[in-house]
Amino acid sequence: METKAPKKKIQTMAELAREAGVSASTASRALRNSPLISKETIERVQSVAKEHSYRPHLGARNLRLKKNNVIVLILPFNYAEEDVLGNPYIFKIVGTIGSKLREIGYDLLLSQMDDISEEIDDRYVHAGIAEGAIILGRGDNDTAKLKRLEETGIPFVILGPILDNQTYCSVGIDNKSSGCMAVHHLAKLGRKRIAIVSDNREDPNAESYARFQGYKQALDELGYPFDPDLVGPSTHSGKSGYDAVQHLLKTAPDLDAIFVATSDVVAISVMQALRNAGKHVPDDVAIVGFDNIDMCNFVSPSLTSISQRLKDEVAHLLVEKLLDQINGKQVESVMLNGSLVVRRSCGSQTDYPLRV
Amino acid sequence: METKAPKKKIQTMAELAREAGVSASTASRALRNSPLISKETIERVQSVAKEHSYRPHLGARNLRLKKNNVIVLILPFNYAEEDVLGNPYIFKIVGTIGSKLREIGYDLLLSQMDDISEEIDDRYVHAGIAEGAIILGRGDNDTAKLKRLEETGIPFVILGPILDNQTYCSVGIDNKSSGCMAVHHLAKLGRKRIAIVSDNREDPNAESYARFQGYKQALDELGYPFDPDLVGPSTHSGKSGYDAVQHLLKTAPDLDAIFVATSDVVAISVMQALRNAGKHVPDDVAIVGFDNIDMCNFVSPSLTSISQRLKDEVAHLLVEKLLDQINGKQVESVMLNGSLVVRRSCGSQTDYPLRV
DNA sequence: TACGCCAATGCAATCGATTGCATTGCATAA
DNA sequence: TTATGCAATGCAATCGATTGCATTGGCGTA
Repeated sequence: METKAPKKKIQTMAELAREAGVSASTASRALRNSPLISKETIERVQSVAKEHSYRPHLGARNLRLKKNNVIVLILPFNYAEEDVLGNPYIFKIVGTIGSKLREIGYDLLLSQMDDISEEIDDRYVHAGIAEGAIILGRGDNDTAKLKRLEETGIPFVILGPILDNQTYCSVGIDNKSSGCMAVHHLAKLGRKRIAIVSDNREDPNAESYARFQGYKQALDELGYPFDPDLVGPSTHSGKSGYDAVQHLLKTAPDLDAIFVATSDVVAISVMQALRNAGKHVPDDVAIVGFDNIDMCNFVSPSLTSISQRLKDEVAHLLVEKLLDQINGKQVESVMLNGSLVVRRSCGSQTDYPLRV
Repeated sequence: METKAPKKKIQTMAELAREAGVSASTASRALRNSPLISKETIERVQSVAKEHSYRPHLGARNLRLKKNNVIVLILPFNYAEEDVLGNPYIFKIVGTIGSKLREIGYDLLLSQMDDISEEIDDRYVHAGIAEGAIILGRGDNDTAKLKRLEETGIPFVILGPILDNQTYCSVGIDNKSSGCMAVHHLAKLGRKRIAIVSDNREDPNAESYARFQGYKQALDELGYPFDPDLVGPSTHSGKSGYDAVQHLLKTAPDLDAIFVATSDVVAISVMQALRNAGKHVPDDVAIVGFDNIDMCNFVSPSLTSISQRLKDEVAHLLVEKLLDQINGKQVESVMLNGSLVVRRSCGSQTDYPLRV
């Protein structure tokens, strides 16, 4: 038998110190390889620590160092009710953020909150639980709340577009130009009656608002008239895509393309509704979705979509910007361009290679 | 103007106490409505606290109380590479667990780990960061690791089936009987050549193993012979469903049903592959998936699937069992029955009402 | 008046790791 | 021999909230 069997666990620095015949301060320094401590002592302490599988109590360390290596990730609840958690796009971002944080030694606390509010400060940052927050999404009425959050002075970043007069940091894609791109692509295919499915919020903060503006701008550039009959309302739930199609087929039965600005999940449901109504995709109606989730490759027909390049850039930037703030640096918001991934729902003839 | 504007924030108990003209101990007790403190003092302290928007430093409290109201949720990485995070089933569970925990005042730390190991203890529980762990999934080689984790004595529960000789607590569905149910349903539709798509691991710990056993048992009960040509290999990625169909159409071109035991995501990709191969679902081939994700309603044809009743029962039970352990109670593992949700991929004629 | 009791409050230790400021002891220079 | 320097280590305070045990003062009773 080796000395592999760990003896009874040493729980505290003091116990470790006693076992190694030194004081707690020396033990502490030894574990951290302080140059103040002699080589022999360092080795002895570390080997005793290993032998008894001692691990420091991070709670205590954090208190002393006023540090904690945790960031909190906020999923706004109003958003959640519309099934953020069922939205693979958000989930992927969460996972990627988690990996990035782990690489740099941070942990991730996941919190669903009714509102973006000072609670983030009270409950997490000021409370010494987390050092900053990443907020995934922003609702209609959040401007004032974000203002107050900003006044608390805690580090945070938000996933979303840059708004006018915004003084905090956000990372998002350019929804307007992305919407514009989708419509231009459909027009290039020869489509004349291009509908939009959107949750169509009036709030300029909303992503959907910017995508809708992009839709309008493209129509304008193309010389197409804007027709309210071509607007189908949706929420973020899958079912709402189905309902939007019922609506559109009444108000504009001659439509030949739909830009589903809400999400791919909704777009997939839109395609199903069209099929049930006897419409063929893409021959009768071409479809463009938003988010470019993996599933786009696996539905029939495969779904053309706008990629937010989420895995690498968005998650990476969110983390980077937040950490810069925590370390006292000034940061600027970022707006990324979306990109169009063309698949069968727009008439492309192949499904492979997969485009992810 | 009301006295609404909070004065400069009071950061510590000591400052609060000074401001209210009492000692720190009295202030602490007053905030917690201790019967030791007079009504007047309680009111005064609390109003001063409110006025200066004082919040306790939870890190300090946790250290003192040896408590932290955090549980850590482990996403095994080997699993993650196969895209757990793209799997809506897992994400939903994460969200539901988060909500449950929040209701009872706990926070959720999300951790992706390469391995289930003592690191959970070292880094989280022993370190005073979390009180226990919920582990989402278990791989082939985890038995020994779970044994060691158990020896650390930390509270944990795992999502998965109950294994022979298992001494820790798990919550999962009865994969074997679920697989059995799927096949019996397909047989009842008159299908004779029922294939299975599975990641087909030999490890009895694997969910897929149990589902495969269920498949075999059903064939047995039906008097159908087991035919290796009817087994299509897959991983958890969407693409693998596509590949499995290519394989099956060579080895068993006469198949008339597929039980996609891996997941709905794979099943959706299976359906696309069949369509591309000129096969009609359900007329030529009937399909049953596994997980019953929302998307089942929105693909064409809508997908029959086995529901793990995840939102309410599984997440709820995981949390409950873990908290019981934290509070020193004995707990027993649970095995839930799956249930079949029939949709068009098995010939059902309607998509509505949605079955979620 | 003296004593005891109890409600209300404060003091100081505690949780466990870290660190500024001594202190020790040994070696080298004056 | 005494002074000086420095490497190595220990003491005690600190982070902020909590709590066992003392202390205070006011009231009732003998």
